[in-house]
Amino acid sequence: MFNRELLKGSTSLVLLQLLNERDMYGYELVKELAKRSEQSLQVKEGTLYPALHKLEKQEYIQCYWQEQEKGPARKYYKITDEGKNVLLEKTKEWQHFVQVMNKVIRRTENDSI
Amino acid sequence: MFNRELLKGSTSLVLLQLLNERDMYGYELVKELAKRSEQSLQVKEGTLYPALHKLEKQEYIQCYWQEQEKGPARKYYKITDEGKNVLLEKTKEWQHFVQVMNKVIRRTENDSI
DNA sequence: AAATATACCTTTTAATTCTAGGTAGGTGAA
DNA sequence: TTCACCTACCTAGAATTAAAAGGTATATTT
Repeated sequence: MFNRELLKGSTSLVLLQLLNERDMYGYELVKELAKRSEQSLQVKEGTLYPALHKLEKQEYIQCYWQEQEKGPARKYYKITDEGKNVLLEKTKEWQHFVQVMNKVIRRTENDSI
Repeated sequence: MFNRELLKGSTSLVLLQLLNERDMYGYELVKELAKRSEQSLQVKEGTLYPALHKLEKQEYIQCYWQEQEKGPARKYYKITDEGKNVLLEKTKEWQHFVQVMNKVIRRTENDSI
């Protein structure tokens, strides 16, 4: 539980989704998620960087360095075509999962499906 | 991620919800979830029994044995008042989590919240 | 008599996340 | 100018969790 793949996929689902909007660097992803999610999705750096490296190894994302006029250089990540396909699949899985959870959770009268 | 508490809580959320409907025994919970969830929430026995024991230790559920005319005796579980409170909290957390996920996932145009 | 189904359980393995660090460059205030 | 802080990257280890894989026992069915 829950569908092991789905669980495993949840961090990567979020990361792929964000990178599908635009290229971002690690530190930015952390801040962006914290901002957007009101703590519910907050990914810590110790979670994020290994997760990014795994996605990179799977070739769902690619990275490139970008020097900054101010501050340290940034390692930007970009979603690949394969990454986009995976994102689609994972999004469907997520939606199905939510449907099922809601069936189980919101039940009050009827007892079998 | 996800909100560590939420992740941890997801199995117990489902179990508490089922036991809030009626008293059930372990084997029944496994079968019931498999039936209801179309495989998405299928909890395996190796997951279920430890989870039940933990909930019992936390005093969110209580158990009692019931001899059967046919077949092995069953250990029924019943949700406690404390368990019902926890269930309410966890349900709210889950709903909040889904909202936030949907904000992140369903985004296509607007880019900041 | 053997296979199957019910019903309970635990140990080990695998995966994931967090904690708690570490490095380094740049900025701003005292 | 020195010290604190922020940006930005990273990893090792601990903790948690679920699943896999096994085990026990009773009852039914073939």
